[in-house]
Amino acid sequence: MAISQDAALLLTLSNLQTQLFKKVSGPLTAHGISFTEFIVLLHLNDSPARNMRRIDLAEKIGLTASGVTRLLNPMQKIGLVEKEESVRDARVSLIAITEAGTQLFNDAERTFNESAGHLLAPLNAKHHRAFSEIAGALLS
Amino acid sequence: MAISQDAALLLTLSNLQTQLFKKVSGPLTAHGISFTEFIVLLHLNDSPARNMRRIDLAEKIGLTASGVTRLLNPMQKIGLVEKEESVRDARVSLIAITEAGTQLFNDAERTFNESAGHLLAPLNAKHHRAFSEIAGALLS
DNA sequence: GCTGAATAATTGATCACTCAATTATACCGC
DNA sequence: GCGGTATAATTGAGTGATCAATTATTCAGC
Repeated sequence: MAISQDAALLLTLSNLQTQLFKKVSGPLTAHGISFTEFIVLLHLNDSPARNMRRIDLAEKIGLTASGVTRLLNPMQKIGLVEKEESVRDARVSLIAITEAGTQLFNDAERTFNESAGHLLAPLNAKHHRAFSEIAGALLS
Repeated sequence: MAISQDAALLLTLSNLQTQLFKKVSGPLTAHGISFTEFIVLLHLNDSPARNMRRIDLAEKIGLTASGVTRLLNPMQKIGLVEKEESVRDARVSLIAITEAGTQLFNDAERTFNESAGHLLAPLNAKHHRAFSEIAGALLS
């Protein structure tokens, strides 16, 4: 018996993500944030209200609610995000991106786009289409 | 400014890996091992000598040497792997898969192949080819 | 064959995250 | 409007990894 073709694909995927993740995290630390923190800012920045419920953030970035609490604490301390109360639901504490957070995100985004472009230079348009088709099929 | 197409691909990849990793880890815990431990057994089992240097293992699975030491400790205790000394180089401590480790791996491999097959059922042969082309281009 | 640089492994301290339990609030059926 | 259940967030304890420092050994140049 041996590893199946499907299994091999999963292993390759895991490898791929590990390698690329490391290469993309490095440049971000120049801005003082981790990849995960970058993703948080990205989602908050994309949100129409520029704020989100912690639990929705958790869902989006693939962490637990607990993980989100712990991730946001230092980000609040350095002023990238701030707590807001929900008028509708007192259980909820919204988290909003600040002006400082927005500026840092814009800088970091530039860096991220650059390193992504560099890392993915070997791929052509066909690869891009194929990948998004694969991701679409699997993430549904 | 916004996220580039390349950047978006990286974010999708990260998402994909997070989701799939979780789904594939669950079934493995029935065998009492984590995904990472499974990978260790896989590499040891594939090795011609059925043993490896810790540092090579680290390289293969994308951990630091330190991480490997800490990962292998419990695996040694429950007898899945065992330490061997290198005749040639007294600095290295080889790690070998045991009979018990081999048996557990064979069982776990079956489980892993099954869940991989299930998870990747939406993909066709063309997707498989495209993915391995992409991975090949990026991991070189 | 000695000295200094490189390599292999481990250890202490720390970080990022999880899970289980807890607290607070909201919602639903009666 | 009350009681029970579901949901949002936080906290304590534990896990899996990192980094920097340390120890032991090997190798390369002289």
